[in-house]
Amino acid sequence: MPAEKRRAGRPPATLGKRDVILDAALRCFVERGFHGTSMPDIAERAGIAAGTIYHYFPSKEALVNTLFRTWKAEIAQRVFAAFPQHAPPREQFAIMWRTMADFALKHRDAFAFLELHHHTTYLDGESIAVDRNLKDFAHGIVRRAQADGLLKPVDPNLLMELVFGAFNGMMAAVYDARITLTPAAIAASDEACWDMVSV
Amino acid sequence: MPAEKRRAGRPPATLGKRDVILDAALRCFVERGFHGTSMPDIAERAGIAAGTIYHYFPSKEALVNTLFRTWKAEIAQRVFAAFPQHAPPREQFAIMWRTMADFALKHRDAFAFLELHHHTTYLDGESIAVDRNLKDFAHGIVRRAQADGLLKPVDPNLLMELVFGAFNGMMAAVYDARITLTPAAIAASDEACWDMVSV
Amino acid sequence: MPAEKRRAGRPPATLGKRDVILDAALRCFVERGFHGTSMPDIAERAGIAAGTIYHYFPSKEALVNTLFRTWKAEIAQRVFAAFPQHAPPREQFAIMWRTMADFALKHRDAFAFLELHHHTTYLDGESIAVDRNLKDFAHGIVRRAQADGLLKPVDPNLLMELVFGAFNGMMAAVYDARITLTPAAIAASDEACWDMVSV
Amino acid sequence: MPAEKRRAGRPPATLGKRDVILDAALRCFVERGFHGTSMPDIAERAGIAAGTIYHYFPSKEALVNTLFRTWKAEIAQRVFAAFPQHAPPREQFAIMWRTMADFALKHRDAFAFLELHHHTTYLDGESIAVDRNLKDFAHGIVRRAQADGLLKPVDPNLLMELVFGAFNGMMAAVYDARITLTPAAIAASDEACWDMVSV
DNA sequence: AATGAATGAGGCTTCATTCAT
DNA sequence: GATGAATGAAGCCTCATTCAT
Repeated sequence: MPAEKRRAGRPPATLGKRDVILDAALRCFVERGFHGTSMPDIAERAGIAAGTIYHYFPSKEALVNTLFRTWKAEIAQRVFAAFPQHAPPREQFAIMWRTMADFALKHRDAFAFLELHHHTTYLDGESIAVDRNLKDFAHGIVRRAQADGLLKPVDPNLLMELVFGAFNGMMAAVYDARITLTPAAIAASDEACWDMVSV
Repeated sequence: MPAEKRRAGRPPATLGKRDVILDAALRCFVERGFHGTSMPDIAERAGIAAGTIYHYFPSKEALVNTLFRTWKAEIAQRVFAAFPQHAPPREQFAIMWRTMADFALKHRDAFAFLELHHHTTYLDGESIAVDRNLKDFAHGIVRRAQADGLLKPVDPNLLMELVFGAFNGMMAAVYDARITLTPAAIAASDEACWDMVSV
Repeated sequence: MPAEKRRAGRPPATLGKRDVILDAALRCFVERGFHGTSMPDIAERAGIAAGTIYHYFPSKEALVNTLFRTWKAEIAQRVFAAFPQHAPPREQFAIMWRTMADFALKHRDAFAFLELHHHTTYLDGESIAVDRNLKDFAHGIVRRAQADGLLKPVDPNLLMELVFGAFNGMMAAVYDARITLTPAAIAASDEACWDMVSV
Repeated sequence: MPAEKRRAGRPPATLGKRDVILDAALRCFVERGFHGTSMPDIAERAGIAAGTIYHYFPSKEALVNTLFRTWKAEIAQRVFAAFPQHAPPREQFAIMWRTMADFALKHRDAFAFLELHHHTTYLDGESIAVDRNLKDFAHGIVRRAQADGLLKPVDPNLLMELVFGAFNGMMAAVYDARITLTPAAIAASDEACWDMVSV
């Protein structure tokens, strides 16, 4: 859940019920996917009755979409907030990489849900629009760095997809315990990905 | 479907019914996922009755697992077959990259199914074992190239996950029409990923 | 709602909440029937919370039964009050016909609810008893008029059912806008129905 | 069920399953209304599993609409078939009255379902169109008889609604056992209703 | 008195699977 | 082998009703 929704220092038991539902749903969706998760599954994990979910969300689809949008906005905001507008591109890249890694380690379920699942069947138009935010932002940065001759002169979209793909692949391996994301590993992956895109 | 599954003597124009089912299932699973696909969905796409599927596969789970193993084996075999055992690492990498891209372009559904979906809920032990094949193979290559001082001296798994992640991200973008995989783009992505892992 | 149900001392401009509920329920039941109407439906139409209904009625069934009895009593009382005990039968009939038409035009929902719906599933014994009132009254009149040789000498129940059926059919058509009930039409239908039962 | 759907002399046990469902649904709807009847209710009465209904009807609504249209068409056809095109109006009326009474006695549930319930919430456009048939037919007859000076010179719709209303009221009383429809009663009601509309 | 969150049973419908033909 | 009718469990969602505030 985005931090501002919880009061700092509160035990999770006193989360608003809406957030409890979102949390439970997130964990279920990550484990079994949208279609593999039933509303009773979510209710059980949230410790409430199945009918209660419908006081907060009109449907299962509305629930996933809320989840998707909330967390997409959250991660985008973190990257935007941390981004050093006037630093050199190499540093910008490093900050972005670390910010994303921080997020993906702190909110494993959220990141796995957002990036490691196919959502096409049930996401609505607005959710898809929200998804563009981060990529449009990255796209602009790539173009400018290319203009400065720092990045490889190829389709900026290709560079972006390679970088985000590498990041996602790395995180998937972390979640499956095939690798461990030590600070050294973060530094190494940052370095490797910069080498991938820079000239 | 890999050709060797057809019974000899059958006219090749008519795929065996078993393969028709596997094809139909593959397309359904890619579009809507395992849990989002019903047996009647598959039957309809295959142009047969729902009950007929059970003459070839004992259950829906057996069907996905067969699909997964068949295609995993297929892609692994292609990479193994194309791999130039005695060429220099840079060329080995390039060949592997192109072989995978060829496959992923030719068998979009199969690749999307294998790499872009979460299978954890329904894959059985044997399928998971098959999945290791390609990665173990790559792991060995990475270790040897590192010993030669050609690759970055970091966790070989990390390098592998970054490379495969980048590849998957690229292909996902291709399937979503965010980029086009021209020969030039293949060459550029090959180059970029080699830069990512090499010293 | 019949006026006598309001508590004295309440400003007449604001219907008592009990009556607001009865009104809202009446309209819902007419539109969608008892089983097709939910308590939240009623609450929404009444502009109150769903729980509030239970301060005035112990259950949905109690609510319909109250509605039924209240309005059945109301219409019966109007007919009784208007009935000219010592006028000739033809005039008695005309008065009754007009009184019923007045009521059915003024309280469309109430009349439609009472006569145009099947209540058998949820009406309790007392409500069914109330229903007999008007029919018993009419039955007595028919018998006396038959004894005077004014009405056809057939089963008095048959005559009654024909007359009330014709009236209900006419009103159903009015509510569906298939006919308009002008004073002339009321006179014509009165005349026709008298011709139906008289010798 | 319309007669032509059953083979003569066959025990009802061999009715097609589709007809078994329609029969069961008819009885349920008559007793408890559309919204008061659940699909499991219908299935139980039909002696089948709930899911089986969906092999024959795509939804509960489709089921009622089929029921409505089938029976409306059936009764209309009977009246049309029996109607003596060239007989004098008085005889035409008598035939129609008897034909309807025959039908309503033989197919109590069907008649009660068609005429004694409010269907507005769930009937689709086509069903409503089918409903017009009989009434349009009657309307034409009324107009012609009025032109001949045989019927009261008032709104033909009013006359029709009175007659059909009287008929429905009579049948409702029959079904509730408040009256018995002997041949004498049929004759008497025919006579009474003719007196209602004729000059 | 009034609210509306909460419940859990039940309604409509879908689905994996079986089996008689 | 092939079919598709049949099943009944399970899924999404609604609803009458209760109860803490």
